[in-house]
Amino acid sequence: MDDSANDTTTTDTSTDADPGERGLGRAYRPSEVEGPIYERWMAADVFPPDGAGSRTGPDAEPFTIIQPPPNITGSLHLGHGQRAAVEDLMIRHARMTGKAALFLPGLDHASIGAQFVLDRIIAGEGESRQSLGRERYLVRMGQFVAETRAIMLGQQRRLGASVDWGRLRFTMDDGSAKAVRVAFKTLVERDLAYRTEALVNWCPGCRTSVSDLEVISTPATGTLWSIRYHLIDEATGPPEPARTITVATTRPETILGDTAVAVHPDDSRYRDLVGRRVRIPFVDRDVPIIADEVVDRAFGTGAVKITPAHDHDDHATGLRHGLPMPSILDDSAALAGTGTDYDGLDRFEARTRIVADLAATGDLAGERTHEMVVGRCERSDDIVEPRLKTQWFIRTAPLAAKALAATREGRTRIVPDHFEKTWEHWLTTIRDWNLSRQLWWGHRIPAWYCPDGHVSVSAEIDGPAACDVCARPVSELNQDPDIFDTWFSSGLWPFSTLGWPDDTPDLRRFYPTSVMETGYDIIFFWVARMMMLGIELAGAEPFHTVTLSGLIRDPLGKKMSKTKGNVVDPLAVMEEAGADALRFALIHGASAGQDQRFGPQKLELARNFANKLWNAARFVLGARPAEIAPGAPRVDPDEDLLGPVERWIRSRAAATTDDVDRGIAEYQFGEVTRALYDGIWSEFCDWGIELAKVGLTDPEASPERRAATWWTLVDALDRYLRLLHPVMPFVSEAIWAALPRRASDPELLIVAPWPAAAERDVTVEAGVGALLELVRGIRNARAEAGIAPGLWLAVDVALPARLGPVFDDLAPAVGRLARARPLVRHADRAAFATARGARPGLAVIVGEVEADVSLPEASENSEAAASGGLVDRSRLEKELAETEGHLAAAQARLANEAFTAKAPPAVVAGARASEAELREQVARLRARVGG
RNA sequence: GGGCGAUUGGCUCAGUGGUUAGAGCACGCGGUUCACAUCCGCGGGGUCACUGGUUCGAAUCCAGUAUCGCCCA
Repeated sequence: MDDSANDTTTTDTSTDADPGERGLGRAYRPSEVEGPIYERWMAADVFPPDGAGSRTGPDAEPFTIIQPPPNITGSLHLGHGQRAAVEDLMIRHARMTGKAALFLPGLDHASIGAQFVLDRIIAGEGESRQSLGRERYLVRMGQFVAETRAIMLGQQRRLGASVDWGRLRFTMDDGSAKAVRVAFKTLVERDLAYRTEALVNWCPGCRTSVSDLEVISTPATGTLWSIRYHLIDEATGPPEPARTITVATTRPETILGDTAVAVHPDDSRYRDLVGRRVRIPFVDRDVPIIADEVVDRAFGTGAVKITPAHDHDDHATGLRHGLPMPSILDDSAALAGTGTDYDGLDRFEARTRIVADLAATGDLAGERTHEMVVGRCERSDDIVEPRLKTQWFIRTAPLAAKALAATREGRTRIVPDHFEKTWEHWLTTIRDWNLSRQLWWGHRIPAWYCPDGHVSVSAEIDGPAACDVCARPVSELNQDPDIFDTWFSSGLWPFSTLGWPDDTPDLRRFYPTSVMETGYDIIFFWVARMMMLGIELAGAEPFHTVTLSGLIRDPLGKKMSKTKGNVVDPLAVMEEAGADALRFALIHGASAGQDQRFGPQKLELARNFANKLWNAARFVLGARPAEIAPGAPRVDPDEDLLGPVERWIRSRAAATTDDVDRGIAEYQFGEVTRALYDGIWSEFCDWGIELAKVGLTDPEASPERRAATWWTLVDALDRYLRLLHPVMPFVSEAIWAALPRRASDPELLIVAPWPAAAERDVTVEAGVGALLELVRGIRNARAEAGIAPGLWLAVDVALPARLGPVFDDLAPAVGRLARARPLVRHADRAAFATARGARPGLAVIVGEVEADVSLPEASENSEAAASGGLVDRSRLEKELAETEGHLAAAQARLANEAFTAKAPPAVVAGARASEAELREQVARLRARVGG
């Protein structure tokens, strides 16, 4: 919009042709337009619902979207872009409909993810987490986060997200920290959080426990070793060399932690051995043979070793039988505490050594390859080891029940609804949530332990003054070294961002929020936890609707990843095609819960669309009749002067409004973009503007008529821009700035009212529609006959009397669009036949309208003149055959008595009308083919 | 093993009971008309994965099969 660009590559003079009309350049150049517009929005303070530029009062109905906070680990990808685009669409729409629209941005500290990234960075500097120590590491993290924060917020601005920057929150802010402490203390008080020793998933690479969700079951080809354990001679103590029991395992190193061998109670092979003892190799521990129904008799030998401290199933068995649970692995998953020479060896090295040693003693009974599933860390891909740890957990059962009730009872809706099944399944099989992480970057668990084992949980920023139980001073207490799972602070996000636990005006006004828009891949990680915690702690479901979007894939359908090198940088895309084009493309391809492929072609579609609209606007603004002064205030076109063209334009814009409204109401945002694309391009540009051109340039038309036509175009363009604004905010704002405004209109489109639904004019749509079909028919006949497009040819037309007035109004436009001159309407079919019979011509039959296009003189177009008649005949014969086919089908349908009896009357009537029309058309085609 | 989704023109996708299934890209033909070649006009191209069922009527609803993908175990 600023004319600072001195483009040397074109000889474009339109920019300064008319200073009264803000110059719109020949091609839309988003990079010049978008930045300044964002600045204008910021300066006008229109993003916050209570900003200076907001048009809503304190009583306006709120519409709130808490932005899913992206992980502060680098930069935003297309998935973030899509989400932001969709969220911003909803927010902008809500803002225009007069709601108090709050779009609250945020960032997530992503403790394990951020540590993983930072660890790699500092590894490149020759450092490690351990070498830096907790304090210096956290300082380093602060630097890293400051850098990425700036990048990520810049990307959001570039995309045009109309977020309330003043309410920006970070999960490590003081407010979030307070919410975390209070939430935790409340949960402990309600017995919904507890501390216990339990088997957790340990990632040796990340050196922390992780939740069940962060363990990825991965198929693997391993080895199943069979190992002989020797029975103990009950009388003498030493092993009986002759009697052994063979167990099978894929992890021989866990032998060192075995405390039993289990068989099925009904397994006759081992019945006599139950209750006897075997000696565990290397550790020389005597353990019982126990009977337990969980043993799968078909697996291996039917006898299994039990390692309660390092296997989930074995742990359960151990609890049932009161077995000891010795731990044999340290934080790095090296062997430890076994009292054997294997201590200090990595688990896999120990495995190799133990297998070799067993082979040496002759106790290795066999080995074979084995297809199995191993749990790997989502973050580091290390094989996760179950380990016993004393940690904090959340009791999920009561919380999950409430979350389930919310969806079952309709207080929260999931779009698309088929995800409700997944939701139900997960929430009904959920296990307690392991909250503790042995990491540094995150919220430290506010629990203090006294030497006597008392636990004090405090919500105060400085912790407790003394032990809750024995009043020992805090100096003698130790704070839990662990931090909370990142998702704990994320789970509080919809209300912690609004000030909870304090009773703030924002919390009262904007909670519960409206829509949560996020990726289906974090429905459990995040959505479920927000629901559970929101209901429990904030007293209400955090949102009424959850919309789930799919993944953005590359053009081949592959997941985008840095290692594959197929990631697309949103900033680069926006530089090339503009933020609007990126937004449009991402929303266009969005179908609820469905993945989409993204590639240059889709972007091109969107970029071309923006350019098309830009040029349509240039035309409209440039076509202002001279009688209307530049900068004249907007007036309503004079109703009495509106012809079918104007009414048609208006009616079709109303139709687009309906489609866009419906799409937004149903969260079908792809449909919204399609409705806009078709409405603006295929209807307004292709037909509306083309039809209007004639009236605007007709020297004989009255100035009043010209004005009415022009104001109609301005009205329609205004409406389309408003409808488009949530999807393409920049180009729509840029063009709108150049449109004549009403006194009641605001300065900026972003806060302009959303267009009201408008009446359709079905009569005009039908009449004009028939004539547009005629234009298409004439163009088709000419093209098929090879007639040069530039030639003006005489056309005779016959049509029903009903269409006469419309035709007379539109004749100049039809003539122009079909290159028909003279274009003559005949009063009746006989006169038409006489006229066309006088010369060779091309027949055009579309519905009830019939036309005849004269063939050019040989001198003008010799080829067409010579062959036109022949081509025309074969075209007509083909059309006839097709129409006859359709007629036969229609007649067969009506001949079916079941149809006429059972189908709704309107459908039957429609079928009759259609049959009659087809019959007439066939008759006309036959007449022309025959003639 | 359980669950969910997808299967529509060469490609990517719309289309959740009503005439003759649409779009963009790609393809073919033609275009220097004063908004736009990031464009305009015209055209070719699909038995809607398969089988059965419900219905007056099925791409659409139901059941099953196949293939692909995802989630959970």
